[in-house]
Amino acid sequence: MAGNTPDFPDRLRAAGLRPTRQRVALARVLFEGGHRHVTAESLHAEVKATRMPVSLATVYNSLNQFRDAGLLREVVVAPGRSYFDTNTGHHHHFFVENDGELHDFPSEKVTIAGLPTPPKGTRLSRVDVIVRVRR
Amino acid sequence: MAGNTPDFPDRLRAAGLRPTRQRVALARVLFEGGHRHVTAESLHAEVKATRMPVSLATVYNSLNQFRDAGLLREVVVAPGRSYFDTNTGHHHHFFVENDGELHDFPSEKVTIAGLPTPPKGTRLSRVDVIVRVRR
DNA sequence: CAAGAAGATTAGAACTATTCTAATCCTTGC
DNA sequence: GCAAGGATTAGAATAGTTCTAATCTTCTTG
Repeated sequence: MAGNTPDFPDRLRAAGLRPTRQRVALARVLFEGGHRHVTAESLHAEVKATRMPVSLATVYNSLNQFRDAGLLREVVVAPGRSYFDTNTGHHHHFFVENDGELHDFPSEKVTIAGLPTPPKGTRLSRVDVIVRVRR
Repeated sequence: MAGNTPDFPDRLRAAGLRPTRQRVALARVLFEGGHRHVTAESLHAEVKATRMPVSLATVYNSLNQFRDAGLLREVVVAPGRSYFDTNTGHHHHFFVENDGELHDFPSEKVTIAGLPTPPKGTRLSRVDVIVRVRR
């Protein structure tokens, strides 16, 4: 975390995205601390708090672009509730149904055996495991 | 499947729901064949084709009530894409990302080991496994 | 470093999925 | 058969997300 100076413009360029003011500001909020789960609304509020003008449409555009570029992973937990996760490595999620909280847990110790092979003509894209809990 | 005559009014009563015309018609479409995956829209279209007048609002209400009563299970695969599954037993899903198709697969052979214990103050509700594939 | 082209951003409209509202209707218990 | 309360309805309302067309930035080239 310390040790690699994160040059956000360069990271965006490396992902094939122009480092515009808005995208750099969004990347800073998303990636400069530890891993995070955000929604479009929550990220919009955070970035606006840094006094960088950004529209909600741009937040949606950027989140989709970041996801397509592999910088983020999208997690859908409930109808109309989509989170973007800065942790793109292998891991799974706890979802607390009452309050909508999402937590990572590492996949290291988790093993899934006996999954069937994908239907003919398809290739595996990802396996999502969501452990739903209730208070 | 054959062998138990499905008395839909009784099944609804057993679930704590009044057997109204609409709910009986919906239950018939949902439960009289094999297991199914429906959306509110697709179910609405199907039931209207049986010449029973039903509003979309009632389809949503009924799906939510059936789910709350344990007659259906809801599977959220993508933002704004929610399926209701008549198979409420233990099983997992294939989701074909290109065309939005959802398929069951039995959980018998699938074993998941090493899941962490739920956070303090929560109890396990369910574990969802979605295998995402692409054409 | 100026200029033009390509791409990005914006406000607001539009869209999709779902829920709400208030009036009417149906099912149930007596 | 008749109230009484639950269910249904059309349509309005809401939430989340995408689209549109005009404006503004960034990048490339000279």
